[in-house]
Amino acid sequence: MKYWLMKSEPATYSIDDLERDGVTSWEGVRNYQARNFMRDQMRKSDLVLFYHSNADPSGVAGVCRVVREGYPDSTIKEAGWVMVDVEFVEKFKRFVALEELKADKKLQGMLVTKRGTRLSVQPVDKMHFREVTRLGRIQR
DNA sequence: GCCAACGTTGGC
DNA sequence: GCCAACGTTGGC
Repeated sequence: MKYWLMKSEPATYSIDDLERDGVTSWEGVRNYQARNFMRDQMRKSDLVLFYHSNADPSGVAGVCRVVREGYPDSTIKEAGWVMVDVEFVEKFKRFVALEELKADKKLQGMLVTKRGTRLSVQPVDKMHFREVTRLGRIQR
């Protein structure tokens, strides 16, 4: 069982949209490294941190789960791109901002906290995943 | 909206 | 295969 982080701009598709839809296809990935993760390593029932990028503020908004493994992205004519399906799991009680991720010593080395990491699909250590969900579940 | 960081393209 | 130019991502 692996853990992931996937980025979406909330203006385009947010955790609230996923909560409403229940399941969605994660289309539009056009980066080879991200595509390879989805195609080769992402498996059914893997858990994913839903990250809001280009947001105010950016950060992790909740969790979703892979329910369908990589298959051809039908939203583009060009062959070779894949998408996965994910289902809504939870919206955090407390949004975990990027600033908070960076400040947490337990999350040192987490890819999303590194400057210049643009990967929109990235692996997450189990311990990092646990720490982020712990933060997200703290009651306000 | 700015711009740094990064990925991709294409001329040579 | 190098690398400059260009396009995109994403924090701020």
